[in-house]
Amino acid sequence: MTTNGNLRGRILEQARVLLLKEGYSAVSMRKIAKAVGCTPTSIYIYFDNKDALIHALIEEGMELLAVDLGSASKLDSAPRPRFRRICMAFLEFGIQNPEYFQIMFLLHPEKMERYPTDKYRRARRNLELFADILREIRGGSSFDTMLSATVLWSLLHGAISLHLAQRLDVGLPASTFIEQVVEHAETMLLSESS
Amino acid sequence: MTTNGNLRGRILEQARVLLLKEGYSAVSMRKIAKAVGCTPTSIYIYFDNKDALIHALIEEGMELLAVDLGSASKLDSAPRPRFRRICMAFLEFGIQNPEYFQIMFLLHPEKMERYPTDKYRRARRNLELFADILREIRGGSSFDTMLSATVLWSLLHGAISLHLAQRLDVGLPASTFIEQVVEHAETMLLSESS
Amino acid sequence: MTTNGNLRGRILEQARVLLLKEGYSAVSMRKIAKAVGCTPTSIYIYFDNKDALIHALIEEGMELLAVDLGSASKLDSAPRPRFRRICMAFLEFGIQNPEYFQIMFLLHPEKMERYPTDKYRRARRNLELFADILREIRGGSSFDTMLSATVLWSLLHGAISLHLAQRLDVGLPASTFIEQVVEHAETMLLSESS
Amino acid sequence: MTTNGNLRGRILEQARVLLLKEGYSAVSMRKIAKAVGCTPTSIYIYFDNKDALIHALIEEGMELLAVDLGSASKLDSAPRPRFRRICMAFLEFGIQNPEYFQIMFLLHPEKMERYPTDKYRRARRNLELFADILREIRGGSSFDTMLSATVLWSLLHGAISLHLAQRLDVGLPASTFIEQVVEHAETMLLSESS
DNA sequence: AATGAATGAGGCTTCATTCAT
DNA sequence: AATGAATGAAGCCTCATTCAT
Repeated sequence: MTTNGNLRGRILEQARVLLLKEGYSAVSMRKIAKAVGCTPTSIYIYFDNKDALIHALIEEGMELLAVDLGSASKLDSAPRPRFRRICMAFLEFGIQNPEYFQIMFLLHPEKMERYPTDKYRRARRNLELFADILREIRGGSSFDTMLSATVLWSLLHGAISLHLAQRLDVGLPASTFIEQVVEHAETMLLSESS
Repeated sequence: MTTNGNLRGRILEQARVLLLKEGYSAVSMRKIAKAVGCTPTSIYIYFDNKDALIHALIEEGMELLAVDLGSASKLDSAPRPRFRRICMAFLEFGIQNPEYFQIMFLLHPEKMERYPTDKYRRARRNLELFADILREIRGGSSFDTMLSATVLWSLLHGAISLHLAQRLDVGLPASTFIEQVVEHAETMLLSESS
Repeated sequence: MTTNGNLRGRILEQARVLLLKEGYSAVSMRKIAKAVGCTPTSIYIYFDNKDALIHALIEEGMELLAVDLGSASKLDSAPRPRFRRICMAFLEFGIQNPEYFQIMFLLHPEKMERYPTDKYRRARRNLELFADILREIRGGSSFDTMLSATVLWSLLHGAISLHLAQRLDVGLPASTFIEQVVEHAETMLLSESS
Repeated sequence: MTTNGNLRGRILEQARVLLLKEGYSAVSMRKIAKAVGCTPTSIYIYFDNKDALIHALIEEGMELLAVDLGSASKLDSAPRPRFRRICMAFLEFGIQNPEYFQIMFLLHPEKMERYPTDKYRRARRNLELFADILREIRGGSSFDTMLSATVLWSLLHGAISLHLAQRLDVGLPASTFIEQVVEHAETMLLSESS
């Protein structure tokens, strides 16, 4: 099922697997080709160059994240539980898809020079998602809301990064950590004193 | 002034410059040598290998950060202002020293395999710094304190990362962002409802 | 004729030439490439690494030797002349194919670490060839036969080595030397007093 | 006792140790210097270049071998036991001093291009030693004697080479092998039928 | 739609050696 | 008598990419 049919899909798949197993800098056209079972040249039929391939992977990740966040935001109609759900969905996406998270958010812009920055606008829409829900709950100016959303975005982003870089306390279970992050996020943004 | 005597220093300096300009994966012995104006071989007089060079850079960064945090924590005796100061010092360190921040906190462990993990303990001591001050202000169990410190650590880390990756709103001035992050950190950790 | 199509063959050929002209330690991927007229990278299309290339050369040599010994052993049905013929065939192989002899028998195992020792079993089968014929002529225990074969093997091996290292008397023609070695071998192993 | 005083001696010593431990191709000026505890530059005070160092090592080996063979030839006055003793002495020298044997007899002349071949005459004197004793026992023409000595030389040389290259049957104890070689040498050269 | 052959640039690292001090 | 600093050449190997088929 996975090995037949479209080569393009298999290339992306194996690139992702390699990314996960060996890290970004170990991902090469040759290795992908070997994993897929084709020649490096064949990859160029479907992708202009390596950056294009990575970019396609990023788009895949964006799609996935959008789906995750979308379904999370539909589960609860009450805003506060929805807030929690969305935060958790984002954290879980990062922790469960480290390879996507890495290329989507940790890769330096230097790598992506050849691609239009407008592709990243999509990523910013996630920010608006957070802003929307904050506005719904807290009200307040659009500027304040965006600022808070950005801070929330930072917290979630940092939590995932540290987890993935294995720089967190080894004894701390991921699930506990996630819960705590969401808990603190709520305090930070939805407490009365703010 | 920069081209005199001390080759070792110039190597580190140019490595840092390259890191900043082109990102980690573009930092190579050859490029450093070219930037410094010596042969790649000469680098090996001062560093056993590339990892040793990077590691020296990391240690430099650790030193710098320790100094910054140290002096920040001495400025105020009252815990809450001290809390703010330390958070700001960390954020400013990351924003003003992006190269150091990258290799210290964003580099994947895969790169550093050849070096003992105990070197990273020093980095974790920063975490304890945050924990100490939280304990002083809020009291509470050691476990809760560490959890909160880790979440704070995530927030600060994420804020810097996003800023450095230029993924934040372009119109937002760094200083405003920093202030907001600290503000939210305080709310998150030092509000009554927590 | 030598520069056509088959690059793999030309690589092996030039590697052999270099080996002969400059000795093993002077054989490098770069030099081979230069001699062949291609880039070092191209060599890696046909051989995984340098050891694989050397190993291919060894196998070529094994093949050649096997053919030589095989046809020598078929020329005479009487055991004693066959004994002489095989000895001579081995000596001549070594003297006429110094490059092969060097990598097959003089190269230290350190060089070949990456390859399984079972590849060397093939070389030891030559020993059995000698043992077989000794058994046929002299009878005796299997152990004694193997011992004697090993000593014979030493003699032939040493004769070739010294000849190749140009440590023999310059005035001594190779053919005379070879004959004498075989003569002595016969005395050593097939005389009555033994 | 070994670390004080003459640096020259310590250099040779450590070069020999390295040769034994890691093989010829791993012996470099840098490694020798590190083992000795001096700088690579210092080596050049005592030796013009690497080849000169190796050559000095070869001379050391020659000396040692000469002493071994000399004392062996003095132990027995009767020629046949003396013959055996000398053969054994040579075999034992090679097996007990693999590093010397390698550079003395296995190193290719290419390595030694820069040195006068007359240095090798000394090595040939060993051949005369064998010739002398053969003449004493068997009589015969000078030419025949030299031929036989050369063949004997081949046998002994080959036996050591194969042993050092670990190409002999693993189950065969060195002492048994040595005895057998000498036994066969005697048969080869001193039997009636010859 | 895919391959086989090839390349130029560059990766890290080690070599023997020299020169000023 | 010895060193510290430096070099140019070369070691093996991998990279993304191209071009003819």
